Amino acid sequence: MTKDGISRAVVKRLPRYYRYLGEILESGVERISSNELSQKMNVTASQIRQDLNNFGGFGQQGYGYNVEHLYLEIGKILGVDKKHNMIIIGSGNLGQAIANYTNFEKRGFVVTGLFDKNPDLHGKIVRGMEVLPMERLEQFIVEHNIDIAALTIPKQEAVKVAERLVDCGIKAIWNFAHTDLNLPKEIVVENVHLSESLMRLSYNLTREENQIHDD
Amino acid sequence: MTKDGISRAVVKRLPRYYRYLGEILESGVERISSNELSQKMNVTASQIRQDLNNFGGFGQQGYGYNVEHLYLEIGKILGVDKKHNMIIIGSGNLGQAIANYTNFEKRGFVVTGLFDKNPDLHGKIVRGMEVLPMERLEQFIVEHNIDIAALTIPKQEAVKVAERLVDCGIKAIWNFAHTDLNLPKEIVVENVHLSESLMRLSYNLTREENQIHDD
DNA sequence: AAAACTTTGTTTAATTTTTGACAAAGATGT
DNA sequence: ACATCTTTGTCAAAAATTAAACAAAGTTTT
Repeated sequence: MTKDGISRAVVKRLPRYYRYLGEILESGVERISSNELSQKMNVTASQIRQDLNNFGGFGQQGYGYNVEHLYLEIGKILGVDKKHNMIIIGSGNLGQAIANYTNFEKRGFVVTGLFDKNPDLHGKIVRGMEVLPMERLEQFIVEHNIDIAALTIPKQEAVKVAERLVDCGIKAIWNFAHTDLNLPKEIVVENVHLSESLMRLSYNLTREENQIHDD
Repeated sequence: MTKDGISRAVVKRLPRYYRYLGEILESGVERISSNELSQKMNVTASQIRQDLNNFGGFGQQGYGYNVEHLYLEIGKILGVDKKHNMIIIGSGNLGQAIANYTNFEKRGFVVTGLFDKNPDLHGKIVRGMEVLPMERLEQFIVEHNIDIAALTIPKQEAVKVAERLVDCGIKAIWNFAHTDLNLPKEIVVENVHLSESLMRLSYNLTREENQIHDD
């Protein structure tokens, strides 16, 4: 359960609904039933209806869901209708990849600053922004009203930097470091542990390789 | 359930056990009880014992688990004791970030080739490897015995490239494109959907912002 | 305007996952 | 060597998640 009483499993699925609805909307489809959507998405229609009903009745009997309306509503639920300022700490390849990914900005995530501890990178321009030294961190966060920090630095540094971030009032951390951050519970932490993802792939690959296919 | 009868929830947790055990091993600790580990990892001891027992009894009553032994065993289960050749398709910042991440190699994932459709990148050296044109893809996979392809390209291209990969016998795809790949079920697909991750962060941030804290 | 059809929202049932409990096994201390 | 303590592996209970079923509401067709 999240703190608002919605199960984590549901929240995990919401962005995927949003993605599919966005594509369906773009393709010009006006309405869709839970059954049609379920076939496209490879989930049960029951699950879709139940997931959506956690947030209100967006559909209509005999009609289904209006694609645009549902898309916008899920957007509101996800909070992508509001603007959030984000900084990136660690301006290596991964940090730059995130900075350059324009789609995030469409969803209201505006990369406002880039930081790195390596002096060689200071002053380098990435997507029109200068990479700043770590000393400027605290001031920048306060002055530019930063909500989110993406941490694309090694784990040892990530733990220390996270504490600095919390101290100057960051609200959320998007953590790419290969470690867990133990922070006060009011800080939102979303982890992207690439090495764990790759190991899950490896697990499935290993099972696949050792298996006698009966299909 | 995965196809070997182990629940997905368990498989999802295994890499995290592996990470903690690796750190504990490095710190010089020889043995650990499920209870100690549960406190470090913030999970229940019961869950740890039950998860591990899916794969065999690695512990001993009254003693606990030998850290090194358990670490190695989980490594075997995850398949990180074997070598897998990997290529990266899409040599932008994200692709280069993955290519440069040396820790993957420690786990047996060897980046063997880099590809990009952009001619400006061809011949560029990334971690000692030349970025190759997409025309060389099929031949390279066969000649270098490639198991895994990381797809760090836009979604439209990812769908097409994935089909080419399947046709020349790739076993697993690490998919960073913001789309689902519908491939034969014997192909292992592990998705890293960064935009979905960011939206989950946004969801929690939005809830946090609107909440009256009672703590 | 009525009949037939569609589809939601919701309830109930089934399944899966997680937690708690404890006997059996072995370690530790005297 | 014996008693006590620790801790696993496993079984049973509780909780959470998913799927199925269906009445009610609304749409479409005739």
